[in-house]
Amino acid sequence: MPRAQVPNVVIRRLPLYLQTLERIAETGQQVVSSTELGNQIGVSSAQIRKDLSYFGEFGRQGLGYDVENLRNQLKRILQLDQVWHILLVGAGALGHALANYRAFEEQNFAIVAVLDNDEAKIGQPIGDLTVQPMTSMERAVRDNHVEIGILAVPARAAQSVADNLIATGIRSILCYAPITLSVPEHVHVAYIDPVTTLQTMTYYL
Amino acid sequence: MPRAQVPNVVIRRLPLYLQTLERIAETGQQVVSSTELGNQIGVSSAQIRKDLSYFGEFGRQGLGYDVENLRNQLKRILQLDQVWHILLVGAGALGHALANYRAFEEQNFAIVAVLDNDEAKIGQPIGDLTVQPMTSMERAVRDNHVEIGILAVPARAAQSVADNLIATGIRSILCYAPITLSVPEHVHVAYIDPVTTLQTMTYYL
DNA sequence: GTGTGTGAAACTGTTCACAGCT
DNA sequence: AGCTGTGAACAGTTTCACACAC
Repeated sequence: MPRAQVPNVVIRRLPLYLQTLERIAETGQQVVSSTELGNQIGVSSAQIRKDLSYFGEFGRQGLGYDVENLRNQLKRILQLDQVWHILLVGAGALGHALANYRAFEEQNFAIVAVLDNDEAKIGQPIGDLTVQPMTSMERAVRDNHVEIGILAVPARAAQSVADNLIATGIRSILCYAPITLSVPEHVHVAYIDPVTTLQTMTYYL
Repeated sequence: MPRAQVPNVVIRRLPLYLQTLERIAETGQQVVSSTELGNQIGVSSAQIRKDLSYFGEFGRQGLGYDVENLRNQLKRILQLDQVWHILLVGAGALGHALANYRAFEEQNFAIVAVLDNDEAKIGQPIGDLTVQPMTSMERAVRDNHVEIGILAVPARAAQSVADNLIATGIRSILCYAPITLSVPEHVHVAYIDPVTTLQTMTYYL
């Protein structure tokens, strides 16, 4: 069980490999070398080989990697060979964009419920769903086997919503608010905020 | 000029420090220690002191850091003491969410024009602006002194739009499409994609 | 006592370079 | 010849621990 000793950065690169393999597969190409894959992603060939070596030997010396096989292996490693259920909190402009983002379902992520605390939004349609009140959180998580929460709420509300999500048993949170959440050890949080990202880019301008 | 030798990871943490200082400043607190700041962000105090030491000595031994001063220093370091002009490409659901996201202007980022290639969207209002055709790109960049481009277009269009942006002289691109762009050395690209992020989270579930 | 700034040490991650297979 | 898998060398990052200042 290699799990624990795989560096975090390696895990973050695997989805890029997977994405690129899927684009390559669409062209009908069946075999790819670490050099070719690396060139498309901007990563060295050694890095790709080393990263993959944490999980097994997927290539053939002298040839390269079978595109379809490596794609399946990566999906298995990242546990992407199943559907994951997501609860979206926040039905503002961002929530609507997320609820209508087709890439989720294409990649086996299903938003199964949307919550908001704004009376005016509750009951309104969003994507294929209907906005529910925050009080429905626990039931929505339980009934739909939700594993992941997406926070599309204002920064001031994020921590308290996160606390509620964690109380229902959720262990993975994707947070769009520009605030560092304080969570127990066993909960994973990832952050997406364009302002934070832009603030690093201006340094280099 | 310390610039070149400052590690990338350090730059990525500075906006977190800044955000947290701004929240602390709102409470009226005037002095903060590296320990307290670190606790709020989930970073060690040594890391904060080391990071800041790349740029100067901002603290007072035995006391800590003056919140307002450190905030200003960070803004200066990240070049956030000026307004940056952004061109947004893509007026779909995501483009609308971005155009209406108040945090941009609050943090000195101004979206000055929005483009789309869809005839049905051109001329429509978006935020305080009007969607313009892609042919307006060069003029929009020149007339508004645009320094940053945001790509909110489908993956298949992203590379070609990026090429056009770069041709107008833009050197910073924030890309929402799940594809690694191929760009010249001098262009900085940052990526934001929820699916890619979720695909790393499932590994740990 | 409290807390910064910083070299040195420890640790983590990346690249090199080559044996071995096709 | 072309390419993988990998130990070893190298580079980058974080933590430690302490002199110094309040």
